[in-house]
Amino acid sequence: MRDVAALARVSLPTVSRVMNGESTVAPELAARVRSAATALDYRPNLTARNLRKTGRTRTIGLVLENVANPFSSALHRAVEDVARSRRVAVFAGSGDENPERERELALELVARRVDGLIVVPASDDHSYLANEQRAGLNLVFADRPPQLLRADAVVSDNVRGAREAVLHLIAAGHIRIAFLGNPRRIKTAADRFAGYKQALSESGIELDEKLVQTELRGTNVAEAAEQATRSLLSDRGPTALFTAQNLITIGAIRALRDLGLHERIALVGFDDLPLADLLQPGVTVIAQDPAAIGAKACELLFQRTDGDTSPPQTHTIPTRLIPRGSGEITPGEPATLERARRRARAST
Amino acid sequence: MRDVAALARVSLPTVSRVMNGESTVAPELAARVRSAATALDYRPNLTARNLRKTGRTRTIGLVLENVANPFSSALHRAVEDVARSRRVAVFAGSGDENPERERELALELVARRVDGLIVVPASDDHSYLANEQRAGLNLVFADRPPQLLRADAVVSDNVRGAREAVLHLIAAGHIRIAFLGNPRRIKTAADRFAGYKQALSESGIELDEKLVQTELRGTNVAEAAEQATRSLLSDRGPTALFTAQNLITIGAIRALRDLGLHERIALVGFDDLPLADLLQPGVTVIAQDPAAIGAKACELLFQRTDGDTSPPQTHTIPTRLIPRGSGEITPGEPATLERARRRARAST
DNA sequence: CTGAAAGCGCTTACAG
DNA sequence: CTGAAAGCGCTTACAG
Repeated sequence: MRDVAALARVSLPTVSRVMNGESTVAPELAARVRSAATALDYRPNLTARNLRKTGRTRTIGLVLENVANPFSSALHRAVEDVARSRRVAVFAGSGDENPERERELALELVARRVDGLIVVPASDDHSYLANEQRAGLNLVFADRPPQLLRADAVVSDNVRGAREAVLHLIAAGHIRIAFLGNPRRIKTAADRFAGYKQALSESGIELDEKLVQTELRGTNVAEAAEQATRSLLSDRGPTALFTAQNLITIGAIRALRDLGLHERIALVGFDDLPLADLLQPGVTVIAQDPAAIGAKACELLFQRTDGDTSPPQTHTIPTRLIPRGSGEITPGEPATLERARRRARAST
Repeated sequence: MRDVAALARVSLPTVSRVMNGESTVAPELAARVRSAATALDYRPNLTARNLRKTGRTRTIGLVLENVANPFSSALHRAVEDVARSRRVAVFAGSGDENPERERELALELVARRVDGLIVVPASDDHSYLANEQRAGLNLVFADRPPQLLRADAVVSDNVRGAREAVLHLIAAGHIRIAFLGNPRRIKTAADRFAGYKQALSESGIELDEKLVQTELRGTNVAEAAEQATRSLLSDRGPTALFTAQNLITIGAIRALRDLGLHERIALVGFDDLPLADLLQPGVTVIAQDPAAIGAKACELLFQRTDGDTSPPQTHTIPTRLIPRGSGEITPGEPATLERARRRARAST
């Protein structure tokens, strides 16, 4: 910039004004500055600019579960689009469902002075952000609400979505409906289980704890789900499955396939899968709307950076039932089912 | 930081030294600084630090096709992991196969003074980065090589992968093998077509231009591929398809499904698909390794930021054939196929 | 409308 | 080992 000023024979502030498109510069000078900038191939250093200007960096941080997973990346894309419309760049990182890593990532982004932070939480204690929040950090939680901290949040309607899934299975004639989900200490998992219970009780069906598996976790949730599905099918006789998370759905499908039960046992999964419509049968799901969650979260964030100081709010994004075949299977004839189960038992 | 210095009754440089873990500070002073920092809940401003320190920002930029697509996001994740090990943060953005947008994104990241840039190019003219490169910008291209510019690149072995796909189909007995791909002006598309031709000629099969469709493009490539597949099948009688890109593979599968030909017409796709193993038949693919591409690209980038000034190099990452069923279908009995084709023609 | 001076929050020689 | 001074590349009052 100094070189540009020298070449255009003007002062630094004048160059600055031209670069920022301020109209209070004589056209002649502005032209001189512009041609000098072009000649020198000058590009302003946004980093330096932001140091002085309003203290804003025009960057936001995004802590995802994993940039490579479809739900996260759809959310990421929506955030990118909203941010780009404001010329704000986004740092994204993967917390890997690891509370410690979530914390490191979030604090690293804070140290880089992002104007705001969107976090898809892994941890169940966000009080480590209380100081930053007090110091003015704008903070929005997505997919799951914050815990031990008050802040804006955008979440799916987990209870209602799960309820709808189970009611859909009940409407197809199922009574013995298994639940496969993540540990209940995770808020979304707990909500989905609540929806399951609600649908059963509304329909006068008693909850059978033997049909419930809520402790699926670990580095390979899909595999845990596959095992759990095999074991449920071999001795507890559900005619339908409600799988409360996408990797769990995948594990369950694998198990059903291996057992040859995929056209006999009904399945509704929470969260959509890529290519779900091309499987046989197509996988009926309760689709979340990660793009809507991301867009809304980012809009809320910008409202805050724009100065909105109203109390924190939680937005709920509706889910949508997409029937594709697997959820419309009716309870099979007992004889055939019985045969299939014997096979299942043999191969466990 | 000033407050910390005041509270600890030391000078600014001393605080700076402690924050940077320099060992040349008396333990007593260091302790005082640390407790002052804790008391004031001080977090260093990385932005300011980077302005002075070596001119580095400890950030890199990543221009992807679309953060939400599986290939891009797997590559992104690998880059993140390599960058994180160096405490470098990454800005990622989506170029959407749009040359203008690629350019805007890349230049925006340059203005933010990233230490390096990894770009998955959409455009076929990267000369707009020549000035930056001359000014010291570290630049690595991934998935596709740069054009009109010399720089490091990491790409899949497209020719060899395509050749392997087609040889695999030939080995299963196919002679009439259709090619469906993106426009040849895209380097990777051209390479895959070259591999197709090479396999045919090696096997003494003459290229039939009527079986070749290389102009699949637009906002909905999958749909274009679906149409193209229908039309190829209805009147040009291939017994196998080689689909040279993932969305094209998806379109082709949809068409085969609709026509009831999915178990009769063989298919090998370039690039893997999520859940490809759960489809019926499983989809045989030439898998790329986006994680390896991303990791290698990021390592090359850091070699450059570390001062390596050797001539630009191009790294080639091998592909891998994954047989899952669709590519192992042998040419069906003519009679049945003939019937199926009549159906196809009727429904087009 | 334009420029000389001060400052954003740090780090980097340079004395001591 | 520690601190006073200068500076990174900009922007922001403040004069004129």
